[in-house]
Amino acid sequence: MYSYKYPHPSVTTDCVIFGFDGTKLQVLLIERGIEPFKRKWAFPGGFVKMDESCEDGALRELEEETGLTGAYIEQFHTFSDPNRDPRERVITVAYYALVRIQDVKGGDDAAKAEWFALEQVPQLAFDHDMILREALKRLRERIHFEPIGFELLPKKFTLKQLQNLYEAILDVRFDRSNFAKKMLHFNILTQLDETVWPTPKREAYLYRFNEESYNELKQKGFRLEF
Amino acid sequence: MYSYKYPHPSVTTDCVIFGFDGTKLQVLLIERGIEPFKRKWAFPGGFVKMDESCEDGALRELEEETGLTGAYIEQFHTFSDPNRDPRERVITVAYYALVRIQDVKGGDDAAKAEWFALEQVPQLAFDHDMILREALKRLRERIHFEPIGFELLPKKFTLKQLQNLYEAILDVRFDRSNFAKKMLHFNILTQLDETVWPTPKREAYLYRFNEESYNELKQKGFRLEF
DNA sequence: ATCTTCTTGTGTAAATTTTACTCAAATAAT
DNA sequence: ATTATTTGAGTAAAATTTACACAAGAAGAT
Repeated sequence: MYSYKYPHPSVTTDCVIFGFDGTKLQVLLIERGIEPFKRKWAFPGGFVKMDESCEDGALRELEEETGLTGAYIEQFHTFSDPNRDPRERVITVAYYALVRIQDVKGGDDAAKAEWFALEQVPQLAFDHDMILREALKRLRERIHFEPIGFELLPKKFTLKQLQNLYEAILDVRFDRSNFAKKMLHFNILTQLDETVWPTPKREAYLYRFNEESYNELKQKGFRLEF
Repeated sequence: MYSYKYPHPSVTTDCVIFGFDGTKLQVLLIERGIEPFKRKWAFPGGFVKMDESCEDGALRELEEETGLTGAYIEQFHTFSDPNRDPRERVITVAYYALVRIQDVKGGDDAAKAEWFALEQVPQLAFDHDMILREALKRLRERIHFEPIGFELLPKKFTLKQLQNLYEAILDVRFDRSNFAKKMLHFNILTQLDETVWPTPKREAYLYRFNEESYNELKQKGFRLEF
């Protein structure tokens, strides 16, 4: 038993896990096994331990759920409506993670986990609908300033894949030629000698993201935008 | 006494209050009267009550400290290092506020409060140095997308004042002519028939921020950037 | 009153970037 | 071989950004 002179809220983390299947942006949801919101879908999350930061807590939950360690995560908002959890006062620090779907093995948890395309996401438990909206908003903002999209793609990718990713996240269309020109102009992509296989028609070059060039560029301040 | 099966952290809010004196960006600091960090400067803040959201808590603290109600605040990060407070586990949800210095009357609190220009800010209590860095980072990002700078200026202002504000926040220089052109091009400023008085030389038109036009513009998506 | 100096409003030409295309090469399917 | 589709490369026009120039309004000096 732990006693305090004043009441304390519980603090949890929730993690919106984004993945990209080549066409659409996906999120990983867990089906709740207990009340409240039993059988509703929700984001993985859990209590923050007393000796870990929220970020460590979110990474721990992410590993438990996907088996991934050291994934890219970003804190985007803390949700604190006094009634957001019907049982007790729970403040949740929300993160989003960008992972490669193909790297995700099922987690330790017995809980049922499933990928949903954004448009397929059902009504969620608690205030998780709002959490998703905010996560998306932040992801869309961030992708203008930092090349975080690469966390969602395979290590080697074609310009078309990259364009598909941007179009899916931002929900816009780009001219193929102009997109390539702009992307290559930042000099953070390295063209490889390989081409993709199997190929639909003409084979396309593969590229990889060049972190060194990016760090140089970052010093000078830039905008990765469209 | 409040007892829990598991230990709970304390949750507080801290508020970085930004003001603009016409030349430099300022922050409002409080001198701590008690240990730890007695006599060190820190941001105003306090415990979140069980029946209020963090945002309400931050607004309450802000009013207690400055007398301002309904000021512009934005949550920017939650700091949760297990050792950030030497006494006990405290997680703090950090906000920044944009206020008009001239509107700030001393708060109810007996605590000593003082404005500091950014370069004059002394070493702060707890992890508040980091909190300030992050607040600035977020403010600089945000000002590219939303015209939040107007919260720092008087209701009526000249283009020069606006330019000074942008230059102070972003720490850059703009060409006077190009700045005016770009700003006016957004159509979110309304030129008034008045001019500023007293004036150093030729008198400049006063403008006010036009929220209606802004909301229209916002629908279409835009970028307020340089 | 006149001259000088400083600030503001307005304009403009050159440089750069964005946009909307075209065209040929590579490859799979027929 | 022919056709359809995708990729790589390029280009002219439009739009925007950048770096200035110039005149008008007002204060201070003479």
